[in-house]
Amino acid sequence: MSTSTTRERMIETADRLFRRHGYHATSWRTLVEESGTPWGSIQHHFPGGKEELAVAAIEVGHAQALSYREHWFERADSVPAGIRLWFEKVASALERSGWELGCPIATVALETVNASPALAETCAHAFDVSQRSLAKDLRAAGIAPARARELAMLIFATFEGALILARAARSQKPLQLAGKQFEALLADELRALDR
Amino acid sequence: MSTSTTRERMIETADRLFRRHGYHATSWRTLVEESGTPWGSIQHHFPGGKEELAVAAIEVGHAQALSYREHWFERADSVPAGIRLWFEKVASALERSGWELGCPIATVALETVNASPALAETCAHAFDVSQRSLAKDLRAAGIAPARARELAMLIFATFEGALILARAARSQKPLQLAGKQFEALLADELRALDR
Amino acid sequence: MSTSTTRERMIETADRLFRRHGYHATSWRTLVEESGTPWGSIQHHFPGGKEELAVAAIEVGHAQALSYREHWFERADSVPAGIRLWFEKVASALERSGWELGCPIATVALETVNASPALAETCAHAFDVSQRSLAKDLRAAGIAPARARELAMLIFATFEGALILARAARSQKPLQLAGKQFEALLADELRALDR
Amino acid sequence: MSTSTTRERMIETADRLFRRHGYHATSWRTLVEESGTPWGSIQHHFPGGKEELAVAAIEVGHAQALSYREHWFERADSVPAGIRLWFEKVASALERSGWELGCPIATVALETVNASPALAETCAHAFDVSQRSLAKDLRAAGIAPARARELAMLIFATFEGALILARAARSQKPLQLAGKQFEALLADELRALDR
DNA sequence: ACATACGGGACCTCCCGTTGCT
DNA sequence: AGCAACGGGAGGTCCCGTATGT
Repeated sequence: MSTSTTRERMIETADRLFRRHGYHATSWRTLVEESGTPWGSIQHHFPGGKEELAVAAIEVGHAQALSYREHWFERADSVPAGIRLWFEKVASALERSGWELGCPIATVALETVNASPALAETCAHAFDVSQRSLAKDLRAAGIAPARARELAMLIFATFEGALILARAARSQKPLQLAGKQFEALLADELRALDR
Repeated sequence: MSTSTTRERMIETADRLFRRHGYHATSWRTLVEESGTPWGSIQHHFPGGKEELAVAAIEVGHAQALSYREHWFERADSVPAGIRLWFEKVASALERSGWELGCPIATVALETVNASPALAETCAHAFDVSQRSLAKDLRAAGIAPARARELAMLIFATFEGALILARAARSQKPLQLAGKQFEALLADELRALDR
Repeated sequence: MSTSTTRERMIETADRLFRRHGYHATSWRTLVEESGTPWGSIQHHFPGGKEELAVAAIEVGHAQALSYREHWFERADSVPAGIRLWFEKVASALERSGWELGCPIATVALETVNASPALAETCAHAFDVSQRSLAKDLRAAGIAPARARELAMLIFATFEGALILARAARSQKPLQLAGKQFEALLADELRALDR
Repeated sequence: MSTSTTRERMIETADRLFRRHGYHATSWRTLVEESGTPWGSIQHHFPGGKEELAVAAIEVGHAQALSYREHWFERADSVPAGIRLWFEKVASALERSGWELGCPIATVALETVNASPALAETCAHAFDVSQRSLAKDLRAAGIAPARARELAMLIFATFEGALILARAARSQKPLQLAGKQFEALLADELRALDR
């Protein structure tokens, strides 16, 4: 148990640090200091080095982000309302974190896409799973499969971009605005289907 | 002239390297090797260090990206068509660069937003200027000012997000799809205005 | 043992180099080359950087200098003779070292007293301990405590100054002369006490 | 005129910076910033580089220190009183400078005696001139020439050492004490001559 | 007499990965 | 599982001297 706790604490801390400062600005030294885990466990748990840590951190962070979205979708009356709720909750959580905890994937993806095939693949897969998951919920609301995948990609892209703009501007507005726009757009599409 | 060339070559090379590998993975060593500029000129042209270089690189890269968009808008028959053309040209240029030359701002912004106030401010300003420029073109097409600013933010956010997804997936699709969607959405809005 | 040897070798070499060239002219590069210790151990043994190394080097060098003086005091027939013997042995050792190995404290003290509080404090403490130690021996010879502290300060100051003059002039004379003068002065004071 | 002013300002600033931080910690950059002199004049006035600047700075600083001592000797009723006045004035001036402006020679001498023959020679000469000047005043008070040279060396050595201890301890005491001791010692010698 | 730029090298710090020893 | 130490290399910064134009 104590071994898995060390590993988990390392991964969770890594996820947080990667979101805040990115991959290259996060050193093992910072990680062990922040997490309070022992130096000696690094190689034991991550023989593949920092790259292996990042792969694990992205998978964990991605899984959390995914269930975070599903959580708010479940609490909304409809899928359009779920979209807006999701964007708004992310916006307020971002501000609460001091505009520090952005997407667990995007920063690392941009930093390593041309340098680490393993990380690039992990990020690409995480992005894909996110879109598939969103598409599934859209289909459940009645959107045709092909259209659902398109919309999922569009919404997810906007989500990522709005997250960047929000952090840069230190403002919830990009995320809030995007949430509202897609709520409206989706409601329109669903109304058109009903007729 | 040769004096200004050194500084300019450093900035242009920095812009390229920052897009490819980000801020922290770009070293002065790499920069002087790639640009063929002398080590000794670093402190002379950028006494503020790497941070000052990055500020300059982002401003230059941003200006280029901005005029790039305007270039394709001018060559399109309408603003909706301009949006699509812009997204498509960026998509094909991205693939041509081996999926390496992404946004000149986004990567550095994500890496430094919580570490360098100067860079964060530079990125925030660049994002803001980009949106204002886009909003201006939307207003020229007949969109109401307030709505133009909303749309500009939405489109620009989607642009940034689609750029990330495209690089991660090594696919033009996110950008192409976003271009088409916003072309349609904008055409709809303009049609509604005519009535 | 081999672990402690690396640290110790670094400190001893640093002491030697600081005496010879001072703090700022002694680089880590020179130190690892001279001591044959690994680069990588620098941060491990001295996470506080060069400043921490210097603190350790001064403490070690100071302790050696202190026991060196006590050594010659023990071998002399009287405290006045001890003073002279000490000054003379230091003078000849200095010449033997090619006028290179001066005081382990003075040079670093002068270089860093206005820049590094930690080093300044270390040097001040070392000077103070030296004077207390000398005062103790003077009291043991019969000098009154208050006078012993005065004389210790005076003798130690002259010792430091003579060391500088000796190195600058490449001559033992300042140290030899000072030794003789204080032998006489001290003998006079002790004679006065006997009456 | 303006050319000689630039040179002089550089030398005076260098003297101050060398006293404060030593030779190696004083860079050209710091010097031009502190002195407000033009970068371009460096090579014109000091083609021999930093070493030439230091030689000039030591000569100037030394000359000032020498006339400073003579100044206070002239204002004292006797040579013994002059000694004490000199030490006391130096002590108070040192404290007033924030314990920063020590001897214009000692720090540079210790740093460069084994590295720069030109500077070592300059320092040695300055020390020698100081002692000769002091010896001359002692002879004028009636001390025999040979004894005057001995005393001058002793007093000057103590002066230098006390200056170091005073800066390290941030206390006027070492200088004040040394002044009083030599006042008494000298008065004794002069009394013995009268008999 | 001064300014701007070049030019290479060295500075200290810190990094990440590995190796034996508990 | 964990620890202390090794090991080399690269990080960004800054230095000093020189060269070319005013």
